[in-house]
Amino acid sequence: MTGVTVRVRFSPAPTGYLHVGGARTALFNWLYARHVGGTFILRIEDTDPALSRDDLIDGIQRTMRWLGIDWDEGPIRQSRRSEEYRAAAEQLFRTGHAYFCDCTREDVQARTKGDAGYDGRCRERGLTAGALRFRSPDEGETVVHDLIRGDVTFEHTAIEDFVVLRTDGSAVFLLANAVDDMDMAVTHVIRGEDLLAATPKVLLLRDALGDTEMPVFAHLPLIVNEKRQKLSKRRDDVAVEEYRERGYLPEAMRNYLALLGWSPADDREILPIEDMVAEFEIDDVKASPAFFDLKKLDAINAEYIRALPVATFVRESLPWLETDPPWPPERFDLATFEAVAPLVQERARTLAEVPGMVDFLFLEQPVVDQVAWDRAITRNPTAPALLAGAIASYRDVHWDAAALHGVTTELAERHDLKLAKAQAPIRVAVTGRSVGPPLFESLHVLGRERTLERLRRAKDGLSFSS
RNA sequence: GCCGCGAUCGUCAAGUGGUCAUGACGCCGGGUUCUCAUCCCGGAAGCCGGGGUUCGACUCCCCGUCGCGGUACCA
Repeated sequence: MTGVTVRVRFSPAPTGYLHVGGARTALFNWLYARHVGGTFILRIEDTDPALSRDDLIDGIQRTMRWLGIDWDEGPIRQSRRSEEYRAAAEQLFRTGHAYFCDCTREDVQARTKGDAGYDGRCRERGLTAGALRFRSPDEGETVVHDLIRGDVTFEHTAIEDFVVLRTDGSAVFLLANAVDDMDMAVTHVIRGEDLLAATPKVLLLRDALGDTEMPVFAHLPLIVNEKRQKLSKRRDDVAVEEYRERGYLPEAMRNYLALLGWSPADDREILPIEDMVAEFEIDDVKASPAFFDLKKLDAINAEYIRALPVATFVRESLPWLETDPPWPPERFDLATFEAVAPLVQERARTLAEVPGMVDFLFLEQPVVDQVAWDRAITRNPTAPALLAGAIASYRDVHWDAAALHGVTTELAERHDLKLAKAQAPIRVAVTGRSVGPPLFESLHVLGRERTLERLRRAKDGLSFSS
């Protein structure tokens, strides 16, 4: 840097959740600030009274913290700065850069016949009340210097006389944005590409307000859905909180988000946050939109889960095991879970999948996958013999995984079957499913009595139905 | 409509004026394995189209096409 401290900001509207696109924007601002040793400001754009609520603002902060994104200044609330905006608006009016207008939206639309934009009708009417409009230059152009896209030029003739102060005196986003970035001495504006078209208006406002230190911009590529549209609250899963609830780890979420539009110099994809900070350069960000691929998020999350120390995995899994579990809560036993945790950890893509992998341990009777049951037991001619053999062998075998493995292998050999085939009906009878953690460890943890009981039940059920 | 941005496997990324165009996810096949998962090996799959510039363009320029964003007294 050239001696000037970099100052960036993330300025979400408190809509009640943190949008994944917003989270990515926050992350890139944060990465850039940390990389250059700059300052990261959190600013809440709550000029809409309905959104100016402490709980909504707390929610955003909580989610940012969850992702590990901290800020150096703020949160600064725009709702507390209306005086500053009003002063700026008055200055614009006084210097002839803005004028009052009393046209309704319907008036304007009727006059312009569907063409976008305001026609300047009130420019010279000398009104002293109404909405305040910025007098956009009739000629010339404004160039946005963008670190990701290069210089982007906008002709002033294409910029209408936009409103800066509503009839009720409140500031619109463009004014608040210009004033705040000036007051907070923001040097780099890093935000979504959807705001690129609004940038010349902000620049025009700052210029009219006498600003000579324009920031540099970086308009990040949009994050899109499978139809390549900007992620929207209506049709897409956009709340970061929701991913948290679905069992994604913050580190995995953050890592995946970082990969949307950026990549480190080497071909690593999974990398610690320290390395991201060290390598992140804003002008390395791609300009084209990125699809939010849940499959890839799953893969990254699974990798992060597997990398956890077992104790951490257990601790992180607890909320899913204790809150609204698929078994009677009093039947849950931590020691039992800990015994199979390493086996589950290797198989879970999300923490939300954990309960389903261990439910057979805590349920009176396992949840039965009917398809698996039919295939491995009901329609399996050797199932009765295998179940009977298992019952006989397990009755007095030394109860640990190795011994169970041994006697079951012998059982398979007696039936001239591979162990894989022979264990199928046992697994389904005991766990209800055809897939799951390794069988013999599972039986060991379940215990002899409960194992035998389930095997008998399956065998008896068979004889009744046949 | 107008303004703007974008374009490398299905997806996310890398890439150079001359490369067998790289990695990852996903997919397919194989190996390891008590199922599954992990792990290992292998495979299919791409430079939007047309013009230029050049000895030579995926790469640079222009046009087109397509996609997307914006076009509010929302942010």
